Amino acid sequence: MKKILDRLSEEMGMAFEEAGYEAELGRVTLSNRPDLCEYQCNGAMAGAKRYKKAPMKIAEEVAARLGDSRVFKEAEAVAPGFLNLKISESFLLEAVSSMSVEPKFGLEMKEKPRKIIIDYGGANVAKALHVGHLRPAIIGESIKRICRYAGNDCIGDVHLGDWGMPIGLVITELQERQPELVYFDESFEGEYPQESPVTIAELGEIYPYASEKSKSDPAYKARAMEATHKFQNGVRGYRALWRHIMDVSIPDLKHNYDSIDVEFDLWKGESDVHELIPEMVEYMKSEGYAHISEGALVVDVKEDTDTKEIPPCMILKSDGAVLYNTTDLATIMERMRLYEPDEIIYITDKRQELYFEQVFRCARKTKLVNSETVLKFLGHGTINGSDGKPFKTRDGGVMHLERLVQETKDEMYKKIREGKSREGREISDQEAKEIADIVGISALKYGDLSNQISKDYIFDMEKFTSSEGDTGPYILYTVVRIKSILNKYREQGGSEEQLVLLEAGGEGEKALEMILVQFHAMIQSAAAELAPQKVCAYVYDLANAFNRFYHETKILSEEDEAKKKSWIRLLMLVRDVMETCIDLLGFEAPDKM
RNA sequence: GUGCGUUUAGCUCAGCUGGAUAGAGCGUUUGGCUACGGACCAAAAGGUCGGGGGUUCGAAUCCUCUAACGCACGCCA
Repeated sequence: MKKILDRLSEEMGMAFEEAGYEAELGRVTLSNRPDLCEYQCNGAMAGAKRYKKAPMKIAEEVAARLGDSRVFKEAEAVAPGFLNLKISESFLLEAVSSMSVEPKFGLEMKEKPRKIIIDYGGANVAKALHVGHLRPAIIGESIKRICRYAGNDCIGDVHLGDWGMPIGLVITELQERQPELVYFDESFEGEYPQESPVTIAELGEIYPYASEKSKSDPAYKARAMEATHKFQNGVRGYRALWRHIMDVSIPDLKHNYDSIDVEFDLWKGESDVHELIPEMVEYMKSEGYAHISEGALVVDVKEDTDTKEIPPCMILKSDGAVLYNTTDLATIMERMRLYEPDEIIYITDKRQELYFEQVFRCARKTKLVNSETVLKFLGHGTINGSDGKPFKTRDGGVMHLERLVQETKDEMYKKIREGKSREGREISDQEAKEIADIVGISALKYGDLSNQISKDYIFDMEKFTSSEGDTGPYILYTVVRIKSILNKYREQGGSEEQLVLLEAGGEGEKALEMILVQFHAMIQSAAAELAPQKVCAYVYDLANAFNRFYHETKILSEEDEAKKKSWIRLLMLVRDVMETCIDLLGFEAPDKM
């Protein structure tokens, strides 16, 4: 099914053509004066200059040709040349009806899906997930779902930081504490124990400690770097420890991501490409892309059109060690070989923008990617506390993801318990907890995604968990309310057969349908612009329109059976569209709350 | 210093490729509960869109200058 605006524009374009003007002038948009009309077309004003004619005149000529339109109920030319339009109820009914029967509500699929890899994890092995990991996870998950829904072939990759200094630090501290461990005995040739010498809880304590210590103790830092080198170069005991740390850490990361309904298709990491690095470095040298500068191996990436200085992309440090650039480039190489993606999207903190610009240019210059391959950087803002500064715990420490999620769920639980429990819908404590978990996720995710990705935002627990206003819980409340009505309808013996939609009667009903038919345009623009925020805005509008309709319409007590059935069908459609939207945002609705 | 970003109602934010009277939510004020779920709905008040200049029939939106704040600028990621 074509987008509603396209169909309206088509009709309008024909009218323009018949009147002797270009069809392209007939672009119809949503009205920005809902008090006057539903849709509008400004083509008469745009065409005035070209045709050397008064805009009002053109508008009148076009309006005259829409008199018997099946699509528009009314078309009025208004000074200085606006075309004010009202859609016909029968045409709207047609659009809504087809939405209710077609898969994906009739969303048009592209002929050829694009293969898109979305890199949105950024988690480090051996380090606990913290608030900094929340945004890429939430945003990436939503973008993956949106692009997939729009008909693309999307692959989400966590891209673990599992090959760097944090591991070296942990190993060093471990040696400090337990030097007798067999892993540090270089003459040992037997089998290493199956059991990890550290638990996840110990890791959570060791890494911050070691990290802090390395900042003030240069000798300690040097040892950590050496340990990093050793496990990277395959020294047996060190590599075995690396394996243990991975085995302990990854299930914990999975558990954490799982708790916020974020799932990756690939659990790849830097370590997966370390064997490709020598080959890649050799290639860059032999093809003449890379040269030595200040002791380091670099590839120049500045271009003549640059208005600022772009530093070269460093491939190897002056001590010969690899760095993040190296593994990122090798990862691009591997992805091209294994998946041949049309596009790779990186979702990270916006402060890394220049860095990725260098990497992308380097990948392009050295032909690691085809010229058509799109490399896109999507930088997100930071989550700030109510003081406008980066979010911290009350005592100023790093806020762990697990804790933030739990606090949100706890707050939600508190709100559920405080809510007046009405007769007939008391809920058990167990149930309240489960509901709080689901609604808590919606509060967290909606609070994040309703902001523009690139902007910083203030984390406001009170606001996010509120069920009033533009929040996740409000959206869910509306879905639950619809479900509840539909349940009651069934309980009253209402049949789900032969539910036929009728033309909208009241204003509220028409307004609701007008929002429904915007679904397709919304999805396409959200996918094209990678903007989950548009899904939030849409589902919020839809919820508002539904609640308005709900208040002015008694559905179940309606005597006219045909009307009642039509409304039930409409409710089912609203529920389905809303549930699709929240799924695209990465959360779900409970059955009651 | 160079580059990027932000600046819209008391607060937190929308505003699509320039269009009519700049929109929400919270907060404030007011009205609606014999409830298909009131965790709701309806209404009011509240803005020289950071400032100047320009382009245009028409600018929050495009161009330019400028201010404040934030961020980034080769061996961290």
